[in-house]
Amino acid sequence: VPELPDVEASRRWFADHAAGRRVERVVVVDASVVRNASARGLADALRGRCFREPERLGKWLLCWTDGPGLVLHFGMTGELAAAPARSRRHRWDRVIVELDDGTEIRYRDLRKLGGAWLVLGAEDATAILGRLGPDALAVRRAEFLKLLARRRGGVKAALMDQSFVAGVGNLLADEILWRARLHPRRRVETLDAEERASLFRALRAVVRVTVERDDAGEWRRSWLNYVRGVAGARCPRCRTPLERTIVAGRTTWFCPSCQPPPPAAARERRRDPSG
DNA sequence: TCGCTTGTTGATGG
DNA sequence: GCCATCAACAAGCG
Repeated sequence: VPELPDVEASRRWFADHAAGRRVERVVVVDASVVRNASARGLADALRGRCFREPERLGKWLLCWTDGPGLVLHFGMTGELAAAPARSRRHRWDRVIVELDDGTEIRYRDLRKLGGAWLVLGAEDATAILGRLGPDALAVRRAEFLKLLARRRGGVKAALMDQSFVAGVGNLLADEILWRARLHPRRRVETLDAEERASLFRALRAVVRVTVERDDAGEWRRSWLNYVRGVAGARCPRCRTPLERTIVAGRTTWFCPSCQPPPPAAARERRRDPSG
């Protein structure tokens, strides 16, 4: 469940649910998801603390308290869940935070590609989050275009690069490129001014709409991802059958009609620089 | 058994 | 140094 919109939904949910509440106890069900502290260390550090307003940067959720902070990344399968205190555990509950209102916040993650970190402050968190580009929800047009001007290489790889713009993952990238009518194998340096502007508009529109939707996880019927992966899926715009390929190492869906491929010369150059 | 999966990192090679 | 590709991490599903 973990691209920017899902993490933003988690942030809002955490803000409603946990901000202002005191931590009664912490149960680390699977210590391997706590990346920079022992189970005991995490539990001891958080017990008795009060959560403040959480913060989101890209796909990271920072749960601050009046003491240290709990940093969460959801990998590919992580999510937050609420449950009555000490109720039956879910198979994939990894860390459980019991609050003073008789509820529990649970960090649930099947594949454990994400994790939990204990941080003492913002500087501490910076080291764990690594270099992040501007948040995809907040980035301004001028800044995006400036960063794009410096960028080389595949446009899809750029969108998914967290140090370029933070928060976009594989599905959002496909949606953005489809909306901007750019083939996923286009290279940034070949995009003209209009295409760059279109890319930014698509990024902003897709991220804003997905963040504001009530039904997190649902894609609009008129969007690419609504039919992504469905057998015989057709482009919602032009009804051309969608194509599936691998770009930047990830499964990629696109419309071969709306998103015309780059010129053969560009592909050849990429494949065989010497020729 | 193989291939595939909304993420990230590090090694490798051109 | 830059960029693309791939394995690894882990666990499930068809």
